Amino acid sequence: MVTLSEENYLKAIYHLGKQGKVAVSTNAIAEKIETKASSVTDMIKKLADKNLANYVKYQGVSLTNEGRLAAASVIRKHRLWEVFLVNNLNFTWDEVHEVAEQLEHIKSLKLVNELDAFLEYPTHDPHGDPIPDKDGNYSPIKSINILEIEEGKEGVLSFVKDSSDVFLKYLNKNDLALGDSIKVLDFEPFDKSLSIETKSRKLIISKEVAQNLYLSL
Amino acid sequence: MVTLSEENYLKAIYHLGKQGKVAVSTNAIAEKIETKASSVTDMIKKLADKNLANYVKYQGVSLTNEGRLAAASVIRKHRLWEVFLVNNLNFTWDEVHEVAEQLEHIKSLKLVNELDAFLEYPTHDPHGDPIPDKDGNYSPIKSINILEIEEGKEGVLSFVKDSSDVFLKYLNKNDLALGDSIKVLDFEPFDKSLSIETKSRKLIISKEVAQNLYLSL
DNA sequence: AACGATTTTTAGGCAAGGCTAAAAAATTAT
DNA sequence: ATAATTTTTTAGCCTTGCCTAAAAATCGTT
Repeated sequence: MVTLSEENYLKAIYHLGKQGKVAVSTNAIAEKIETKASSVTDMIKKLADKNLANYVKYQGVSLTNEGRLAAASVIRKHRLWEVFLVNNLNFTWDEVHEVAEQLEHIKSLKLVNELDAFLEYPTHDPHGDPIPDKDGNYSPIKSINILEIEEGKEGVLSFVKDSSDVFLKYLNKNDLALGDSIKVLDFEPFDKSLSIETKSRKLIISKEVAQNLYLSL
Repeated sequence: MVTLSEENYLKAIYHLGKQGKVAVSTNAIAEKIETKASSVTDMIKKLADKNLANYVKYQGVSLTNEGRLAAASVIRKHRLWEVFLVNNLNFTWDEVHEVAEQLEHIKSLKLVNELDAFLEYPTHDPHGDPIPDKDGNYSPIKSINILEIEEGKEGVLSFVKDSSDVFLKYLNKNDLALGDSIKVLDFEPFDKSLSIETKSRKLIISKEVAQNLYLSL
């Protein structure tokens, strides 16, 4: 049995270390989970004992295949629930995270599979993040950062890198949502800002914003 | 903050003691929760400290208004999720319990309210149990036991008292479901068995079964 | 009313998951 | 190459929720 707490650590290692393939430091995990380094060391040992993680003292942790699969399963659930909350329960994409953090730990294979079917097998969550399949695989996003797109070209907003509250609120305020068509008008080299056109209006976005927007062409 | 474990105790006290109004014994709770009496004593004290329960040593526990509301909220969530699982995710009514036991602890007011709306404000769960509203109130079931119904009369199966696995399986096997119309044909005083007619066939049910079937007229 | 049986509480312990403070290892700077 | 700094681990302690065993209270019977 993988406990709730263990699942959270697996998720953190998965996210920090390229799906857990690259070793991540104790401190990095502590910061992500908002706990102390000593607690992380404790838990890492337990995960290693359970064959979910590879751990060598002072050299960081990565995930075993078993651990990676367990992490992917939690992430799969998280993202499926996010889709449900946004599509069916009128949540906005900046409201879903906290609730999905709870729902992702519900244990029932039938529940996940039926939810997946009910939602018609979505491939991405409301933030544009891909949803792993039952085996932990997913088609990587083929979207590219808006700063790398030629002036005059158009694409569909399909992923936002930063999914913090402030950023999502910024997007809402400027009427930008996943799935929207965006045309790149003009790049300003001085401050690296970008002038773009959405279906509703023209807009200038800063470098900071642009770095977080990914379009698929 | 009410913990998961505390919520389970509140639920047990609520169910055992007429919505927690009547004091229930330590042993009764222990049996219901499948734990030891000493653990129950410990937890009861915590609930009393938090003003969720009224507790006098050696004299059992009842719920305060606050405790009763907290319990009703958990039960509300449990039953709403059961409706969702059966109506939207193809669960049968004997499969829902275990998953609903987990889902009932998810904390989010918006989630419950939106789920309620999504399900179109159901008043009863798939077993026929009533769903408390936000204030913990619900219209009591006005259904009566099938043994108290006159021969020749007809009613709709609206509640089953026993919701154990074996009993629900029995009902499935005999093609009996909530909402089905049932006509009482003949009462046999010798063994208190009852002959009934459903839309699909005639059937003889034992006293044990009859005691668990409630119809609304 | 008092004895025995049952129920409930107390006392002391254990595992999980956290914390602080101190020790040890690794890294960076001089 | 060694000193200073940072990172990681260890050691010891805390809380929650559970357990067993023993003590205390209550109940049922005669």
